[in-house]
Amino acid sequence: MRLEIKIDCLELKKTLFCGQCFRFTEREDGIFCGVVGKRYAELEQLADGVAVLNANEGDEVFWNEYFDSELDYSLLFEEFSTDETLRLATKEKGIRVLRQEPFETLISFIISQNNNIKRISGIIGRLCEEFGTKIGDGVYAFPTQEQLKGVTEADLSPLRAGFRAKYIVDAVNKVTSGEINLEGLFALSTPEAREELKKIKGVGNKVADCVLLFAFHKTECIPMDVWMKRVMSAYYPDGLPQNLVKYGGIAQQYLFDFARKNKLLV
DNA sequence: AGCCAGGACAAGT
DNA sequence: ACTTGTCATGGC
Repeated sequence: MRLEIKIDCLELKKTLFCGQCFRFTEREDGIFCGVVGKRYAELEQLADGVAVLNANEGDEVFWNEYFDSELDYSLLFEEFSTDETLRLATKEKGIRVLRQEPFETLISFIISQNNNIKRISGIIGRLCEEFGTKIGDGVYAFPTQEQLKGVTEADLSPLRAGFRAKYIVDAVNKVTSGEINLEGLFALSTPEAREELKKIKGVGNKVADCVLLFAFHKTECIPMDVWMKRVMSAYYPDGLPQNLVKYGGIAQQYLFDFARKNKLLV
């Protein structure tokens, strides 16, 4: 069935391809196709929201949560516009920070390190085909912790993930053994949750902050990747203005996008 | 062809 | 505490 959801400030092309998720493609007819959790979804851009073309009964709650539709972005942009750089960076709106599943987000951003978005998507796609549940014609869900339990580096070789394979193994070991309880991180403070994540080999500040922002919605986390470091040194040598810190992670999405599109150097 | 990619880690100052 | 070389692979 077709399900229409009203959401402000949502442009699928920007939100799905800004580098926070890796499982969507845009079909030739402009429909965005991808996998979220156990669902294969076909999404259509509407003027004031999104239409889920193949929704099931009762999916509205799920999609509203995924798109974090309760967060009012107009208030954020008001705050952002007090800063000249952010005012420019948010001139074109449409990026929303999604609420993604923690395990998938953790593995995805371990794979993301020193990598490019195209290849990240490829590796994740092969991970899903190899270990995930088939949910449609050539469509595979992201593997669950249980499905990856006990994997070795050799098992992961078809992914061609390079040096990241051993990091994936360590992450799977730590979450399936219970050494790290991902769901439990919701109850922790941001610094505590970050330290938990960093116990995993291959998880440093940047990857941890991506997981905290994209899965645990810790909006004050600002992932410091190469692009964001360029933005900071060029525009915020003394750090972000204090009034922008609380939603700094969302501001970061726009600054990241801004920096890449303008090929910001230095 | 060669540089770089949504970095982390270990070894060296 | 900072700096640097290294780590696989492939996109551009």
